[in-house]
Amino acid sequence: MVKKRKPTHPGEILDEDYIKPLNLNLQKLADRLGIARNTLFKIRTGKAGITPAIALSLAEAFDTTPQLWLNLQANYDLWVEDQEHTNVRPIVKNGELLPSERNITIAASPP
Amino acid sequence: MVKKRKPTHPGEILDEDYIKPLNLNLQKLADRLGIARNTLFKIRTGKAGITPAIALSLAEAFDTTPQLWLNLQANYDLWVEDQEHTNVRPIVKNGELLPSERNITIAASPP
DNA sequence: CATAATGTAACCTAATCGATTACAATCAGA
DNA sequence: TCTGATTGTAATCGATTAGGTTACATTATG
Repeated sequence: MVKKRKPTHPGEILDEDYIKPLNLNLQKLADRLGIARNTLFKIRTGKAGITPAIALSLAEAFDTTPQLWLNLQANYDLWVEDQEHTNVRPIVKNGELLPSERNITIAASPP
Repeated sequence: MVKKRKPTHPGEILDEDYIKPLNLNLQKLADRLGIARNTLFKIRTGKAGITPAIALSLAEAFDTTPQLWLNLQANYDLWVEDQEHTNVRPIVKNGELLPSERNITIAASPP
């Protein structure tokens, strides 16, 4: 499991921490970023994700790193995906090929 | 600018640090992850990205965090995107609304 | 009220993920 | 060496999504 609690999606953070405190609105921010305000609307409501291009723009506008936005998005996506993820048998543990997996590849040892 | 040098894409790291050292191949790994080997091929050659779903699977298989893979992907995507990114005028600097942006929103001050 | 500004939804196109299928190159065993 | 299987690579397809445009609803402002 990646995280217990559902992370707030980046759009909510964009709204709470930037748009609202700075008295911006979708129109103003969209104009500044050079995108459609509808795109921001979808991001704010979690109906769309933050792409690398938009992360770069947000970072410049708000003096943050683009990684901030992409990490928020990644954590959110991971949580969502994890909800419906079926587990995979490990191949490596502690940097070592698991004993149970040695038969995946064979370097035949002399008798 | 995000990074000077072009980051190696995650597929190369997957190949160099995991597939090769462990004597795996696309078929074996694909079977284990439950995806098509062609999907891994595209990842390895940088023709496709690592999605959250695949990051989760890789993490379980290789005893890493999914963030490792998503971060590699994000940094790579950011670099690519940054190459053709047109800058955006900042709104905030050091947590403060820039003076030049005060006219974005007005709370008229009494005379 | 009336008009503009803002938020929200519907719809469209381009791009992409992942699968399937097909083909090329390489390997193992008879 | 030949033959069949395994592996790597490419082409194509359906489904999904980003982001735009347009249209509609709602709120603000005169």
